[in-house]
Amino acid sequence: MATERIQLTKFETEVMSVLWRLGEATVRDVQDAIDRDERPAYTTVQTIVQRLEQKGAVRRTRKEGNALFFEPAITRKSVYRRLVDELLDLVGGSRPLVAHLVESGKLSLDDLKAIEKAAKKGSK
Amino acid sequence: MATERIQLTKFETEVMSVLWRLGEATVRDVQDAIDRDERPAYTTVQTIVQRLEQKGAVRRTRKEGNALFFEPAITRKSVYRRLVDELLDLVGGSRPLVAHLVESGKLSLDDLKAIEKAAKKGSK
DNA sequence: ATCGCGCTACTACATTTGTAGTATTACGCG
DNA sequence: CGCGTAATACTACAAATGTAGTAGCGCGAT
Repeated sequence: MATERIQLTKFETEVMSVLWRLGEATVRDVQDAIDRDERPAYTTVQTIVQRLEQKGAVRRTRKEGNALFFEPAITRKSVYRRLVDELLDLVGGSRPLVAHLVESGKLSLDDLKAIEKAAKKGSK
Repeated sequence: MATERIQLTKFETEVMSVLWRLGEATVRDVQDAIDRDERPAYTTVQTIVQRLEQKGAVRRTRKEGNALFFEPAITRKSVYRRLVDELLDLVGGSRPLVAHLVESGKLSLDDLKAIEKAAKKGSK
């Protein structure tokens, strides 16, 4: 696929998350899946989905009754990559980032060991 | 200090990075330090600094000639924390994040070991 | 065939963000 | 002590973003 040069806003990313999770969903599904104190209006979610469609981030799949179903047209990984790269740029690399995680208690030494083990196995 | 509830945009964050690096700087200094193909206009940088001042993210320190000097009023760490937390929320935790880093080659096993060692020492 | 209800399509609008111009002020030099 | 130059203060504006209303169409029940 072409080099994904799609920029997503925060909210758009949130909607994509729902779609990646559900695989396929209607606007109503997405609205229901959004977990917030103030649930956005149906048409708000609809607008976001439309913008995602225009950006090529989602596509229509089928119609059930008069409701359209959408699915992701870009991978979760490609979006993560972009976000992670941005953060790495800011903090100055992956080592500082992980160090920060450990330091702030977000990642334990056990976690590190587990990841190490999994990585070794995966790469063998 | 109060709970930092300051939201920074991308560009604002970039300017803060410069300030954290330089410690103290004029608008001109910041403009010069920004590394891009299309350098933003002086007044553009000035506007960003002003907005940062209004948000309480930077403060004026002194005046030399007729130029004002600014310094960060919020810590690099508090901003990083916010950004990292957001990313962790999205990817589902620090373990998946680090796993992603390893998987995508952004972080080597040696890096992991080094961080581990440093963490052990630091926490002892 | 008809009618209602839900969904879509279209439109609207305030706020935020990026970007910069213009007007004004104030050092520092001569 | 006045002037020029550079910095500041103020204003402007387009694009992006979050948020939602309204009109109208079409599916499914009767």
